[in-house]
Amino acid sequence: MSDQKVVEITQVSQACRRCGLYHLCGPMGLDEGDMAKLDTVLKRRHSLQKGDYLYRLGEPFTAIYAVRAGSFKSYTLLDDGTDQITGFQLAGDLLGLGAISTKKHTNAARALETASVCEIPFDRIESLAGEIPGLHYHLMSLMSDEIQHDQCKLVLLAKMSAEARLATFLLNISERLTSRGYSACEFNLSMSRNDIANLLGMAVETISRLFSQFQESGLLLANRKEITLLDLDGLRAITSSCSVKSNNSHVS
Amino acid sequence: MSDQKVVEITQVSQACRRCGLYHLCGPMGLDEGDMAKLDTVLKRRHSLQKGDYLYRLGEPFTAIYAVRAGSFKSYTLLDDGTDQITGFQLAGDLLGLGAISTKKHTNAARALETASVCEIPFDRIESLAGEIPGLHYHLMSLMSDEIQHDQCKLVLLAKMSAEARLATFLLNISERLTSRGYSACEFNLSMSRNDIANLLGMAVETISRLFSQFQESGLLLANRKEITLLDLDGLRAITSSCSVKSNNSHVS
DNA sequence: ATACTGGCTTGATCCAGATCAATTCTCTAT
DNA sequence: ATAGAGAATTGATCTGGATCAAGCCAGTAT
Repeated sequence: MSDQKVVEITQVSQACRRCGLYHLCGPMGLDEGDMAKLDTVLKRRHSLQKGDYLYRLGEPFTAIYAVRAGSFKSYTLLDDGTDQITGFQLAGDLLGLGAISTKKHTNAARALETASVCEIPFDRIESLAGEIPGLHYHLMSLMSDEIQHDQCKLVLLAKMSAEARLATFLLNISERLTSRGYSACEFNLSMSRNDIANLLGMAVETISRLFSQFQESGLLLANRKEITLLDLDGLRAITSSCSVKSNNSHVS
Repeated sequence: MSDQKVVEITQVSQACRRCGLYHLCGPMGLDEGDMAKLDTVLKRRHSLQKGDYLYRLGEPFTAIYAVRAGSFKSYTLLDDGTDQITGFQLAGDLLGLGAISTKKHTNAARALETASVCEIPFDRIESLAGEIPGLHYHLMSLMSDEIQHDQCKLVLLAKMSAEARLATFLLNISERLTSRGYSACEFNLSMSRNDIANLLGMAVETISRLFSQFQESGLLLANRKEITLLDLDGLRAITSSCSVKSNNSHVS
């Protein structure tokens, strides 16, 4: 076995650790052989540029995707012709889980910056599951997570003030980046203020005013897309007036 | 085979048709043998009185439930001590899907009236799935539906006016009752105005005013909990100014 | 350099719906 | 029957955040 080979394995392992499908092959019971099997159905990584569609509204559902790098927005089209953003997906998040039953995508997913995804063809999951026990269970766990996250978003929209919504959103981005090994306090918001406003159910102007207000209060620095969170506890105080007991994660 | 036996089978079939787990055993590939197998893991129907908990926040997750009769509300507790209702479950709906990954219930479910459920112990699903191909797929479909429904609720809360929210809510209840063979236009709202307001993210007073307003416009009759929808198209017109293209179902 | 374009910020005004307050209706318990 | 408690309705007022409007900034094309 050459040194080169060893380096490759390490690299794969690193990449996998930040992958949303890692939970399928990593911590729970999958050995190297299983990972090799999984690798046979994972299509080659798929790269996208800013603005590219991963899938469009109404397209047939064929696969689920895990974001390896970059970020996405998913959104549906409303009767009045406007969009409604249903979530942002960062490295490690999954896309497409809502389309399993309808077999058609009920929303669109679009890259917010240069991005790459792993694609796992859904029709091969059944055969693969025969070989990898627990695969189905992991998939259901991931879907269960998605259900919970959506319910956090419901609380956010139903109960929280504009201030609390934005603070929650920023803390959530921070947490998700942290759990993937990125910096908790300095990051780039790949989405526009417009997109944030849309997700949080408010007007762009309000988002803009809140960023200014948070900056004046010394909670953060916002230079265009570059955000530096200065006072995590201060932000938490704003959200905690009205957040979910215990689990207030994943609202974006 | 006695007449009595025939009647029993017919009754079971009728009951199953309105059951949320029917989709697991009915239309897609399950024959009588499979149904018998499924029956062995379905615990005896569980009956509840108004106000009884099906499960509480934080309890260990052991099973998913299908509502056979009656209705439930599920809700989480917020930091400030108030509840946030995340949904109402009518006959045929499933409960508990959001707790698979955490293994603890992240919300509570409580009967709104006398109700009964089927309980399917989750730890037996794996073994059962070995015998019934497609069971996993059906479960994932049901979870996928749940994800979609939650996203409809997001749109409702993020984009729609108070008027449109209530109209959407009422039409949704109506549709769900219709699909289970109940009347589309006359029904009993088992939940209080307070609960409706909570789900829709608004104040009780607003709900009350809207019921009065809808009644004056001839859209419906509201006598306490008894609701008669008089003008479905009129209600649709109110929602359609701002609803999801195509699929505007399940917002409660 | 200059102009253009789209995203962002800031100010001024307005309104849908929250909040506060008082009354009425229903149901339950005595 | 009567009292008491919670749910629902209705009215009066207030306000958070939307909307309208105008300027600003950064990146791209000419």
